[in-house]
Amino acid sequence: MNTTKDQLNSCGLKATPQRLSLINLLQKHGHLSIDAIYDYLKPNAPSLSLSTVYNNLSALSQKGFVRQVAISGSRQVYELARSEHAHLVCESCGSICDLAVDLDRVISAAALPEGARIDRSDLIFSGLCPVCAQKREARSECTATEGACASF
Amino acid sequence: MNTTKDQLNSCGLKATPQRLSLINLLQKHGHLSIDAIYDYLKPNAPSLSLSTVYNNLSALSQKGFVRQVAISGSRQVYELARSEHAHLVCESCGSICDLAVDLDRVISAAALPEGARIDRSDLIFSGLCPVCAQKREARSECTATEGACASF
DNA sequence: CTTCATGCAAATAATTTGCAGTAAG
DNA sequence: CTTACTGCAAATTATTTGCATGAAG
Repeated sequence: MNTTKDQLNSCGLKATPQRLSLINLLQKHGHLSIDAIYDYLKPNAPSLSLSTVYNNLSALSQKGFVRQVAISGSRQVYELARSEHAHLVCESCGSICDLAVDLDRVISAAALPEGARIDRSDLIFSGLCPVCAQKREARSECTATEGACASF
Repeated sequence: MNTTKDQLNSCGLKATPQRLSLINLLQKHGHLSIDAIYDYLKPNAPSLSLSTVYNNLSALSQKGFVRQVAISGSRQVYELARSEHAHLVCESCGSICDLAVDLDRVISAAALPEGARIDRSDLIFSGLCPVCAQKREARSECTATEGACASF
């Protein structure tokens, strides 16, 4: 069978506990910033160093295990590489959710120049998630700064 | 008529020389990082401070004059807010070019959840621009690190 | 005049590097 | 055994803040 360990080994990366727990964490939580990753892992691995997190994320990105997602205005986040999908970032609660996407249709909606090669596509929507959008409607006249409603 | 100065004033921003030259620069060069902006402006305004560039970019973004574009793997870049468009980032030469895009088609290609509100969409393709793609083909067996072919 | 913007210096945050010790294959 | 990985400290790089001066409206 194809364990995470085997996958790592097969592309020349050693399966260290730090790496395995990092991958495991990303499997559970979809999108995390460097700091969030560090904060999650630290309690169970007190000796973990932040530079190891940096090292591993960059090693894993190079090998294609992990994808770095840049969101304008926020910190970079990292996710496990999976099938292509879009992201919806909620400006109110900070949640990021994955959206199924028909990549061919996205590509055909853009006027790509003849001869360009596309290796990667990022489609990110920013706005309000359904939960926050509804809350916003409820107290529509109130311009107060809104509290968080989901995870960061 | 509606000069840049008037536009700034009409939303409560003073039209300082620093701001005007920043806007002017972004009009010429489409997408620039903070450092590139600073390096461009500094020679003609030796007293310009980097924190003024930060301040202005953030003031101008808040008022919607400027858009911050996050590109995974690179530094953030800034551009003047214009009609919606996609970006093609060339991994080889670093150039960024604007692509016309049919936003409705992009949105309909994604499975957006019921009730979400979309305030902004970012569609970024990464790969090779036509020029670099062609060069790559020409010397296809050569895996050498490629030189730059356009501006950064 | 009054408020906002600039520029400087200093503080803080983010990321990278060098290296000795350690563990994975 | 050998090579790659970890963790630490230090170095860089990036961004933010506080404040006095100066300019725009």
